[in-house]
Formats: sequence, structure tokens, C-alpha cells
Amino acid sequence: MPALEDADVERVRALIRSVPSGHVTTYGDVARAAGLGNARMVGWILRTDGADLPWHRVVRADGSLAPHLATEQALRLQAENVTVSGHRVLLRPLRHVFPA
DNA sequence: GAGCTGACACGGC
DNA sequence: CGCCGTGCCAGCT
Repeated sequence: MPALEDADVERVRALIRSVPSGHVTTYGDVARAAGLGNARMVGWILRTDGADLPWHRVVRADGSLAPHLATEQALRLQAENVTVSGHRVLLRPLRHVFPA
């Protein structure tokens, strides 16, 4: 019965807000921590209700960024001292892990 | 009601 | 290593 509920959306928003400045997380991690089946849903939530969130701290599993956001996202990340090479971030040392 | 689209992940090449 | 194709779930036309 996995129809996206308001509670799920709020959970995702809270998780992203909990990511400290200078750190980044992945869509997959957020999805798993929020109890969502697919990481695509996280992207969908951010697209609809993520304007007021630090969405730039959320990247793909391999550290790459979505084409349309790549430019601005990279800019914002660099402003937080996050190393960005091209359209890709080094999440190895900066990856924020959510508590199980 | 059916089909296309998308702020993703993963396995191959 | 990086690019490409396939699978997933929900929403929109």
C-alpha cells in the first residue's frame, strides 16, 4: 500500500534538514532512512516540496548531480566548502549517514 | 483507463 | 573509471 503520504514527505524533509552544512547525503540513503521503497520518490518530493530545504546537500549514489541542477547545486556546495569536481562531489569524506 | 515522464540505483560495457 | 540501458514508484496528460 505504498502510496506517498504526508507523513512520508515530512519525514524526508526532516531528514534532509538534519544534514549538517558541509556534508552531503544520497537520495538512496534518504529513501531508506525515510522508509521509502524507491529513491526516485525522494527526488519527486524535493521537486514539489523541497524549495525551502537544503536540497543541494542531496546527491546521487555515485556523487553525480542531475543535469538541470548541476550548475547551481555545485555552486551552493562549494559555498559550504564541499569539493566539487565538474558535476560530481566527493561524498566519500562528507557523506552524512542517518541513524538506523 | 493507458502511456509517458522523472531532482534515482544498479549492473554491464 | 565513465557512459548506457533496464527496473521501480508515483504523478500527470
